Parts: sequence; structure tokens; C-alpha cells
Amino acid sequence: MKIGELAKRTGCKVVTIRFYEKEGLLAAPERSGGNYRVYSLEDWERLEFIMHCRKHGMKLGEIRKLLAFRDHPRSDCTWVGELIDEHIANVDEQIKSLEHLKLHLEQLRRRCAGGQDGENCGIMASLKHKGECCASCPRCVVETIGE
Amino acid sequence: MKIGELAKRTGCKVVTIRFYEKEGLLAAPERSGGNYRVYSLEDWERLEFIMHCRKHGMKLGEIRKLLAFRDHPRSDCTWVGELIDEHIANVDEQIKSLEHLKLHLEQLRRRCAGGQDGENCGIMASLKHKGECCASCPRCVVETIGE
DNA sequence: CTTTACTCTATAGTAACTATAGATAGTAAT
DNA sequence: ATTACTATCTATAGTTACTATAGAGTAAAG
Repeated sequence: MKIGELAKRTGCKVVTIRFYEKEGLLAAPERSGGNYRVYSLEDWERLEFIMHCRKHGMKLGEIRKLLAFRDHPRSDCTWVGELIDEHIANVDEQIKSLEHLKLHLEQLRRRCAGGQDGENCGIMASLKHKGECCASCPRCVVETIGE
Repeated sequence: MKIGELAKRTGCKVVTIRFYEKEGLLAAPERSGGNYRVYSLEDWERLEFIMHCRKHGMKLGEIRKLLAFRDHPRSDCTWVGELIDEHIANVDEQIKSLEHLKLHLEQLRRRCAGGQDGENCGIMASLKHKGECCASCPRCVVETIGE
């Protein structure tokens, strides 16, 4: 299987496959007579593993560790669960932060309905100061104190 | 006002201020005898504007446009509101995506309670395939069709 | 006068790719 | 056999918004 076929089967771009090789996530595969990369089914499976990890938002460094564990699966797997826990906490934090941001943006949006010039646009004016909600919403208060 | 003081007043790091200057968001300020940057109150306000935009998740390119508009506020501001709308849509999409990811991660987490080796860890096993939910949850079905 | 803190420039590194240029290989049609 | 087209190869640079580092000059305090 050449790189293009592997790309098609996995949905991973050709350049990205080469990139993963350079990064040491995939081993350098066999080469054909014409110096083309030739992949095995194990390579395919390994790439799928990598891609599923990526879909779960894992970093390449973390995936490297998981692959190493996969290659030498002797020791205790507890850290794997903890890694997932960390990710969940992380994702949670991101969601909260984005929801908060959304509030601010919606508030900002209401400041101008358009059709003004820059001097009279409420959005432009609001971008000079902190949002109105900052004094009252807990997230902003914490951020303000933290400054 | 030297760069350190501006940094303290705004909460923006010294290096970041210099970076914004290099990127053309802040004009190159006056220099003191000893070649130190000297900032005015206008510079301060401009930096605050930039930082508030950043807090709203705007990209430097977008901020550049907003600053240009601020500098020449003749024309119609409608695009500013549309820009905010785009951001809101964007943030919404990110939230949905993260909530979906969280589901997957929680499902993954339940596959192993730890104390196994790599061969018997349900998380490691699950990372070889797509998550269970993929056949039933709308987001995954769409992604699967898209492949 | 020395120490300490601040500032300067220039360069490289971060994450995870993406894009580009130029060369080579394989395949299909003429 | 020639042409055209596609896939592959390598190496390098660009992306975003900073961050880190090195090495040197400046200012303020003791």
C-alpha cells in the first residue's frame, strides 16, 4: 500500500502521514524500487490509533506515550485513565470559557445595529472598555481580581 | 511611560507589546535618550482596545481591520456587527464540538478503571476503533458520511 | 562604584500541520 | 516512443500568537 492509498483509507492527508513519520509516531516504512513508501496493515492500524487519539483532542506528545505503552504494554495502565480525566477537565474548562465569551459577544452585538459610522458605533465604543457584565458575573470578577 | 509601566497598567506582557508593534497593531512610539520606547496615553488606549478585542477571541488580522476603521471611521460600521455575528457562530460551533468530545471522552473513561496492563486496558482497546456512540449520535454520523 | 532592574535587538522555538518548489516515478493514451 | 498526467519524493518556509533565549546597553538605588 502506497502513501496515497493509506491516506484514502484513513482520511489522513498524505503530508500529515509524512509529518507523523518525521515526528516519530509512525516508523519509517519499507521503500519500493522507486523509493516510494510502502505501508503494512500494522502501519494502517497504528495510524488509525493515532487519528482516534487526535479526535479525542490528545497532543502528539501524549499520543507518543500511548504508542510507547502500546508497544510495551507490561506496566500498569492507571495513568491512561488519569490522562483521560485530565482531558475531560480540560474540555470542561474550555466549554465554560467559551460560554462566557459567548455572553460577552452577544452583549457586544446588541450595542449596534449597523448603519453608523465608526464614531457612533456602539460596538466600537464598547471595545474600548471592559464589557458591562464584568462587574457582576463571577468569571469576570475573578479575572479582574487576578490582575 | 516606558514599556514596563504600560505593561503593568494593561496587564499585557512587555514582549507582547513589542510584538504588537512589529505586527503593526501599535505604531512605533517615540524613543527616549537611551533608546527606550516612550508611550503616550493614546498608545495606552489603543493597547487596551487591542486587548479587549483579544479577550473577545478576535484574531490579529481582524483587530488590524478594526483599528484601521477606528483610525478612519468615515464609512459604514455594519461589517463590524457582522464580524461579531461570525464570532458568535464560531464560538457556538466550538462549544458544540467540545460537548460532543466530552461525551466521547467520558465514554472512553468508563472502559477501564485502571490496574490493568496495556493488553487488558479497555481504554487502549477503544482507541483502536471509533467510539461506540458514533453510529447513533448525529454529529458522528455526519462526520462518518463525510469521510 | 557596583549591583540590580529594566530595556534593547535579533533569533529561534512552540503546536500541528500546510504550502511551495523542483525533481523523479509510474501509468495511460497517442 | 512520446506525451501528458498523476503520484510520489525531498527540503524549506509559512501559519498563529506569542514565548524564550542570548548578549548588550541604560537607569536607578545603595
